[in-house]
Amino acid sequence: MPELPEVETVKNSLKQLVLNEKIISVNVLYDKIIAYPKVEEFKNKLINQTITDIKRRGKWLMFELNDYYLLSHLRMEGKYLIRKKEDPLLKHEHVEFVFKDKSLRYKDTRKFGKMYLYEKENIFDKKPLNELGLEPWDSNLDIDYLKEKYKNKKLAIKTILLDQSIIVGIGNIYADEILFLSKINPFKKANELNSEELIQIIINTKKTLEKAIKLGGTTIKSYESSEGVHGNFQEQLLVHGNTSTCALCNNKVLKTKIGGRGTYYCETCQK
DNA sequence: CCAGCAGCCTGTGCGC
DNA sequence: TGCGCACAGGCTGCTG
Repeated sequence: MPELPEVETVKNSLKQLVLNEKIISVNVLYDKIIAYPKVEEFKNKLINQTITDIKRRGKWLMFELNDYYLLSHLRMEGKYLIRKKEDPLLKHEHVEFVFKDKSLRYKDTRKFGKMYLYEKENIFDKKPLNELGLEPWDSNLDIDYLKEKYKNKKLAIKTILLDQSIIVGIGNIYADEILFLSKINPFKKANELNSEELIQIIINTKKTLEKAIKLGGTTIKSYESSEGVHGNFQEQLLVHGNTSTCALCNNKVLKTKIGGRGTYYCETCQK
């Protein structure tokens, strides 16, 4: 569950579940999830830390602790679950945070997720957060900002929308939706977009992500809906995953590949 | 510096 | 039923 609306939804539900819980012990079963520091140090530092808040920056979850921030990226399939502390770790549960009377499990089938643990000061100046672009609702996100950022980008706008150093939080599904609503062909080079098209991107990015957050995000793989967070935005998707016809012109929605990612668009409506 | 692509992992669904 | 392949909501690191 990886794009911004899903992470926002996870953040809000985790807040209800683990705020003010103190970590008693930590188990790591797959070391590569822990990007920094080394696993032993990661575990030791977390002991006796209380979760005082949970925030989000782009697709990163930020667990605020007494002395640290635990940063967690879900990548393709990461999710958090609450279980009884005495329950054995199930398949694909790679990291466990044990509290007084429950445990928080990080489950990630493909093991792509990453965690960082840093001292709280200057957290935004370090490793994963320091190169992130603007949040979709940042008042600095305007035409001039995009013009400057897109100036030398000759890649397809579809690819550029996924670039987290420009606007954070857009992933493969929402990129397709944003371009459809903006009536922009996903193959169009970013540096060739005109002002009107840039306005449309800004408006529709906000609109799409806001609506998705309201609906609890998008849940695509039905087999995963039994546990974790289940959103309803998938019912609102206009092009992504659409194997039939365009809602506007009734021509067939095309599926192609851009920058290695599956891309859906309407040739007629998106110029 | 850039664009393109393999790699990281596991599971599912499809065609044969 | 079994096998091989393409594909999956993300991102990094290597290549030319």
